[in-house]
Amino acid sequence: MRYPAEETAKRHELLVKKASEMVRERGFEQVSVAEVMQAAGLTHGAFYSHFGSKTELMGAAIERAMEGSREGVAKSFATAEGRTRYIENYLSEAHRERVAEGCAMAALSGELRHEPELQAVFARKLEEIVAAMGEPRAEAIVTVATMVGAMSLARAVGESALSAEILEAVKEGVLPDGPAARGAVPS
Amino acid sequence: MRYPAEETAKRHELLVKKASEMVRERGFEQVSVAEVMQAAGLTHGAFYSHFGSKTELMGAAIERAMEGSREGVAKSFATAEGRTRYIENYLSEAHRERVAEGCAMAALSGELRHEPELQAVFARKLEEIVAAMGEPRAEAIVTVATMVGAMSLARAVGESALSAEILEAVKEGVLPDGPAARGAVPS
DNA sequence: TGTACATCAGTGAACGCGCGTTCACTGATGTAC
DNA sequence: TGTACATCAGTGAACGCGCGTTCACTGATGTAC
Repeated sequence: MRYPAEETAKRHELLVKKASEMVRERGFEQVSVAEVMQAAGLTHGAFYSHFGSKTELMGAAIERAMEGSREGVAKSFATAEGRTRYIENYLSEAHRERVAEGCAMAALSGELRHEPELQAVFARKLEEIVAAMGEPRAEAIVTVATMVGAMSLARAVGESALSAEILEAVKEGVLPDGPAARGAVPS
Repeated sequence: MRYPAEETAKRHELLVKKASEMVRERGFEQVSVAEVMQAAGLTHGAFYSHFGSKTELMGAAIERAMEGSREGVAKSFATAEGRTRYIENYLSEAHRERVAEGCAMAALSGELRHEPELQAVFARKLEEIVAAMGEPRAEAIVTVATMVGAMSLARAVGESALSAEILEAVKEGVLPDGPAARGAVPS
């Protein structure tokens, strides 16, 4: 049967939101169309009334998740204190555990190499995030790479002691009062 | 029929080698047991004469790939020049393209979160690699995280101009003669 | 305002495919005597 | 040294499962008149 346009639009939004959480939590392949539909209270058959393919949904999911990052960065990086607070939160064990609501780059960059159709959205949103971090641009890029790499590794080593050590070391190395900024010379 | 023990051992080694390349190239899920067997000139049915499960093969594949990294790092990081050369090669477009023979951490860390049974091997080998990078340990960890993050992002953005820019920016920022070591202050 | 009808987001069964794993079978190798 | 036999790495068919996608159908909504 036909449904009210407003409710349909709401459900569409819910699908994107659920997908953006589920894809960060479990990855592209491990999220099934049926599960996303179920999370929105629907059956899988209705999926193709909302999206042309699973890939199309994933594109929307990435865009949604990274727009969240862009907003967070834009707000926080306005001041030096905000930047420090943002990085400390980013490199926290809380963020390591909360993958579904966390940074999409840390959650998905490793898989995007295998999803060529999604790389353009990712690149565009990453560009926006880097821009939101301010100048100098090269330094913003290094900071992003370091944070994303640290979180990827901290999550990849499971529950080992190394995980917390990675987060701590990178926090010290990247923050303004860390050894790098104090003039330590790389070996 | 029964086969000479020596040839069987050789084929077992070949399976691990092929798997270590294929898994870096395509990821855990996209490599099938049948394909690995085929790459070694066998049919899929013989797989369970060599490994107890696909996961077991993948564990051996990770260990093999990361042992390669450990050896490379141990050799190169003995001197400051070797370290610089290693990092320059690591952050090159050539390495970005040659995933199968490249760094296993960059290729696989993003997926390991979904493979809890493989995290222990990964953690152990990462520990060895960090140790091979020398002191100070915290700095070695930051360097690994930065390089891995840079390569993950450079590969995730596909063929965009941003890809080369990421590699270049991180090269400048991480190498001894880069701006970071020249005393630039993070914004 | 009322009426006839086209629309389209839903449902649930079905399709086709690839995958990890199992299994009966083969026959040269390696070993016990 | 010969011989009988157990071993086990192979083959190829089969199983069971989950997945993305398709499809016939439903019926309240929204629209044209």
